[in-house]
Amino acid sequence: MNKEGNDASHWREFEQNPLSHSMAHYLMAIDSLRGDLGYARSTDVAEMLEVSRGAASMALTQLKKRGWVAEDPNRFLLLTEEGHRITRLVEHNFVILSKFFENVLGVDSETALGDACKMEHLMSIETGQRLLWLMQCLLSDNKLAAPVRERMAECFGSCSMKSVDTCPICKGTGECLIAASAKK
Amino acid sequence: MNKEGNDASHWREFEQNPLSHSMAHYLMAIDSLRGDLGYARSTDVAEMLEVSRGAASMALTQLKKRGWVAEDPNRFLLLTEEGHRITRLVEHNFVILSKFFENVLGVDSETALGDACKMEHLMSIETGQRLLWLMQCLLSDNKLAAPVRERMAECFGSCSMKSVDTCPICKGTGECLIAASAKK
DNA sequence: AAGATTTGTTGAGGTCATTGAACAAGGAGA
DNA sequence: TCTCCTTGTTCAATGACCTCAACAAATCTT
Repeated sequence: MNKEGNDASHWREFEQNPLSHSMAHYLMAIDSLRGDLGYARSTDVAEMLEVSRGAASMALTQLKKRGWVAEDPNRFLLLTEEGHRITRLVEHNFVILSKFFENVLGVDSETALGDACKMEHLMSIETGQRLLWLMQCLLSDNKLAAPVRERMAECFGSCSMKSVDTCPICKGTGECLIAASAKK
Repeated sequence: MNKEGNDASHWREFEQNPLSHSMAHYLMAIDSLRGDLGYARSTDVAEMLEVSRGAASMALTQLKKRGWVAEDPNRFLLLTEEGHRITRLVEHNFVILSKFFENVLGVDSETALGDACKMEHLMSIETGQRLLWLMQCLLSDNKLAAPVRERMAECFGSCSMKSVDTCPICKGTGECLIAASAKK
């Protein structure tokens, strides 16, 4: 089936993502600690993320080298301007994704938060922006959202398409994804 | 801001995802090669993914140990039943995500494919299923989709909410995500 | 059959991210 | 001052990836 995802072209971009999942969480931990306690030390970060002090120390060294983390005059951890920009981006992506999953799609809360946490650092700015626009329509205007919600309920496990080849979703895959998903 | 993504609770689930990004692509390469050539050998997989033969050999050994890959009587690579189930799941997630990004959100094609490729192995079955339902409403029924599309265009960079605290999206974050996203 | 190429495995070595243990500095209290 | 605890760093190991190079075995070619 889909060639795009399979041939070599792009799959390695995952490893080269500017920010790894773990680095994203080190950054967010600093942000969160400074908000909650007013300061963040290496040990606090380690404790919050439940990693060893050694791991936190080495990760933070990396983040300082990349210019995303610095120390204030009291040697407390600080996000640089760029560090803060990146952190906010990931945090926003988390909110966007988790609310979309939970409030628009109606996904179970645990699952929604888990999925969002895994994907937050991987979603591009463009996609995040547009997802936000979609959510704004669907969550702020009930005249628009209500029929979508109703219609979604009708789709559960059934597809109205006559043929796989004319379906805008399944065309090219050789099978009806709705039918396949009903079996999972 | 959002505690859910920051405290230790769940962030390590990323590493423990049943399937890594690279393993997902080894599985999909086998599936794709068997579809295209009728068979798949270790070297073909290496070539398709643009990794060394050594890397492919070791990855495939792993996948055989986990029971997702086997060899047919001619020593060609084969997905087991479970391997095939997992592979189809990831392939479907790729189609769902990329079409959603491109056709519903209107994201640039390159970006949509890139984002989908990075997230395909991380989206849960439940979320994928519901996203598919949403797409079905929006792509198959133009009476429903057209006003959403129109309304989305109006949202570009502007939020109609009076206060951040009453916005179903931004509540709890302390800032308007639409406004923040306009600056990115 | 003999030589050349293809295929698959293995080993050494690098990166990233983790652990646990050892250790140096600094601060707090008796 | 002299301990004791906290903090932060570093070191050896592990595990999941990757590369490149060496090699054995199978499969062409001539």
